[in-house]
Amino acid sequence: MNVSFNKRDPIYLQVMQYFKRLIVSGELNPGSEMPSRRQLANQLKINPNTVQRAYSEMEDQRLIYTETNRPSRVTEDPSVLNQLKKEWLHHAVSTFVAAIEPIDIPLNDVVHLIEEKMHTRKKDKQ
Amino acid sequence: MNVSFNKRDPIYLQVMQYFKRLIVSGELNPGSEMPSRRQLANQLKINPNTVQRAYSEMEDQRLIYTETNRPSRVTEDPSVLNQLKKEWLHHAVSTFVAAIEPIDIPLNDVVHLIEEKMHTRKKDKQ
DNA sequence: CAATGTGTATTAATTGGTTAATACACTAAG
DNA sequence: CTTAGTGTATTAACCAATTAATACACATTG
Repeated sequence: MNVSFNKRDPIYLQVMQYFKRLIVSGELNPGSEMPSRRQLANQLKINPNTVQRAYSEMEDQRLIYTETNRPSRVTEDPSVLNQLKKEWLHHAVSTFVAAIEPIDIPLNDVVHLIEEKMHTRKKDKQ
Repeated sequence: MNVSFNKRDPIYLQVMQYFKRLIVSGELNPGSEMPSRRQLANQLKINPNTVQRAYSEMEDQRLIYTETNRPSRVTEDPSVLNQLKKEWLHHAVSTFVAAIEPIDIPLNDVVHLIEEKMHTRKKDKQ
């Protein structure tokens, strides 16, 4: 569990983002158990209700589901998972294009910067 | 003046972002006058102190400067302008790479999505 | 059947951003 | 020289979103 919160965004959104990332990356498999609300709250030193808020919204979005008195689980519905990936990617692309639009730079140079950054991140991970 | 605020981020940050974009794009030239605090506040229907907060931070970052009892002006310092563009670009690239990293997709496909999005945005502008 | 661990619900408190009210110093214009 | 328009500074109040405190319902287990 490797989360660092920024102070700007609401914690419950950052928690959601954290799990969404694990799901789109496949690090968290469909059907696998989520940490219990209280357990996660303890680990992250945050309030259980904040976790509940995050989980509750993820449940609204069908990313997780809950059976009575059991820890929530990651959805096994392929359409939900595909939709998540699709939206994740589109959001990233839209944001990026909107950001570089005002800058006068050839696309090739941009691609080069992306490749560069990908490589340095790969290295940093090792 | 074409600003639409979201409710999530602080207004003063959105005002800063708005002007930064105008500066990196060259729509706002070095040395040109900024709207006066009170005038901008009136236009945007926000409090003059909120504008002051935005301007004050931009001044800290040397993006604008102010002479006594004159409206602030956009910096004419090339190093500040270059630095702004550089940081703007790097931030965009870093954010983007971090976002797509967890998704299993070839770089070529990503580039294609970017091109696509750029074209649709170009069309939408017309 | 008591204890513990789930999820859930309700209400209260906190907090940061924003707004607001004033005031001051200075300059240019009428 | 008065007026209006700059930027700047200080203090208090407001408000909505977020976080926190607490309690409830249920199920499993020893």
